[in-house]
Amino acid sequence: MTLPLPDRSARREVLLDAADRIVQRDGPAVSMASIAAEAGITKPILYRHFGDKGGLYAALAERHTDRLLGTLREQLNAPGTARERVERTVDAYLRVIEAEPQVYRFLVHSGDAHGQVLSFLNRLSALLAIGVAAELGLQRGSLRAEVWARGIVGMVQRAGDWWVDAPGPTRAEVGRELTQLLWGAYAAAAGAQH
Amino acid sequence: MTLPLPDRSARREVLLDAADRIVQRDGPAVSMASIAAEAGITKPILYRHFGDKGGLYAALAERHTDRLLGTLREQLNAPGTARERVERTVDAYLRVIEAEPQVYRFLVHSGDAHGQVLSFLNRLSALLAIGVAAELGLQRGSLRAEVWARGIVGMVQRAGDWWVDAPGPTRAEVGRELTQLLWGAYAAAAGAQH
DNA sequence: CGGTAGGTGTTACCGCCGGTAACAGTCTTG
DNA sequence: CAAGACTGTTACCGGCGGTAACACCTACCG
Repeated sequence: MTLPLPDRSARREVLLDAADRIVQRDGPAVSMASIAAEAGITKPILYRHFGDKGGLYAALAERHTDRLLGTLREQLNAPGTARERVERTVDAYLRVIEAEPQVYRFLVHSGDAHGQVLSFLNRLSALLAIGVAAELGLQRGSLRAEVWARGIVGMVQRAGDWWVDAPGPTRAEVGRELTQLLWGAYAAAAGAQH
Repeated sequence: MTLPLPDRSARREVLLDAADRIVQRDGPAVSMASIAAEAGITKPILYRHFGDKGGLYAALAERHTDRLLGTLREQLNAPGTARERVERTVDAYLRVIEAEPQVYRFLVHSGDAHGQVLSFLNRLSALLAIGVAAELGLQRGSLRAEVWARGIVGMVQRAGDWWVDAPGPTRAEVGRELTQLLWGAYAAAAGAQH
């Protein structure tokens, strides 16, 4: 029972690359057949690798969300004042939107990747909840930290969703407004802390 | 050219009722045929009324979002201090989630209704942008008002999405945390305004 | 060397869904 | 009583996700 695992996972990456390309070209709604064609193979191979369409979309989404999560974790744990970290984290998020709007739209608007995106948002929120709790001196798992983390994530996400289709403002402008909004809340909480 | 508009729109409501029933029974992913069956008719009639599946889902989502938007607008324009209005608006939103979680999940998780939900979020954000601009003395359409409105909406929405599937906290608890987060940001902005 | 077993690839198909054309009954109107 | 408009049906199309069945290559083993 020799499992050719190594080159199987390499192949997976190649297939995901192709899927990525076609998503960037044709938008969020892509058929399995077109992905297969782009990869130069046929459908059953895709299904052997990913099980079903949900599996492929999950793998595709996971790849992007993992990278994004890594970037954001870096910024959250970077040295500097709290305000600088907030600023840089927000900017990093907006940067990704700006660099790959099609990918971002795919993640947000594709019904099939929705589950994976929710998982990403939850992981990010969990990260943030720890940071918030630490910064405000709350115990881990406290309701305030949980709700605030979700709220902050949703705030930046929704603003980003809007910005990706709003032609006017620059990244720096949007980032500044978001940071100020966020920081205001943060400062108020820290001040009212006791 | 007699247009039988009155009973046509009445019919529409009946059909939407049926669609609503079947969505609540079978979850967010429903076929046109099953909706037609539930309504006791056949597919072409549905299509004559709603054009395509997107049209039906839009009408269905619009019905709920319009009601919700009306409720929130009421609370936003209610008498009282700004803080009270924030508190009551947040609570009204959470109340709807609590009362009809299945409808809420349909709106959030159904890929087909996504467009309508985005439209709702945008209309709500527009409302809020006006309020924010007025409260902070910004001119209408200013970037800050736009971004903040989106951010605030996203914040409450995401926290609500989390809460609808989190068994623990009560509505009052979540509402209190959200209000405090929101109000902190608000107060900081108003203070730093001048 | 030949046969046989397993992994890789393909073609060709199924069932379901969204959407529509074409036809049949009914009710009004001249 | 015809003519037309409206409401309803059946029966179909194209495309999609998903799969069964078959063809190929390669390697191991008598």
